[in-house]
Amino acid sequence: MHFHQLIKTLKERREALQVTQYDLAELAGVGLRTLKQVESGKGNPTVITLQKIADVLGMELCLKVKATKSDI
Amino acid sequence: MHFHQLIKTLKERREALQVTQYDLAELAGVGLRTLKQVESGKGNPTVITLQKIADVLGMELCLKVKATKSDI
DNA sequence: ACACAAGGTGCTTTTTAATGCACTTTATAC
DNA sequence: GTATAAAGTGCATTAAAAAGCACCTTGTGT
Repeated sequence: MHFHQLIKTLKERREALQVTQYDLAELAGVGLRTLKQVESGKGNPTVITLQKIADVLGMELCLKVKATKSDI
Repeated sequence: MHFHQLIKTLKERREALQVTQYDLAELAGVGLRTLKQVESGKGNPTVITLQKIADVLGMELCLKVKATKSDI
């Protein structure tokens, strides 16, 4: 999952849950400016920042072995 | 997947592939000091740093909906 | 005991993420 | 058109990640 896709997933999830950036930032304990920056694709957040956000959205970061061409 | 578990997974994967920290850092294009810090659990890497490392190890970051108690 | 390789750590500098504030943009509703 | 809400952006400050360097620790082999 590329960086841009991760961000898109978070943003779509927030919108699906109908939470505003303001509320999500409050709930996640990150600055509103930071969340805005992340969602607009301008940033390179730390893992902890990303996890705080994902957590509130009921999601989590994971690592998996990449699919190879032979898997397709 | 908690932060500590993410790191552990990366470290185990590196060891399974029998790659040294030095080589991994070179291949991933991150500083050796940074990789050491991450693997020893002292850091809070940026997503891009984590992805560079995971990529070389044939892994990728992903986001998934958290399991709930009712799933267990 | 010694040499070597790999991993971990303290110190430092440079870069950049995190943050707040104020402003703009955009869409929606009156 | 204008108020309101939500999202995006420029600027400045603070905190912390990224990085290199030198050194310590640990394990392995001779």
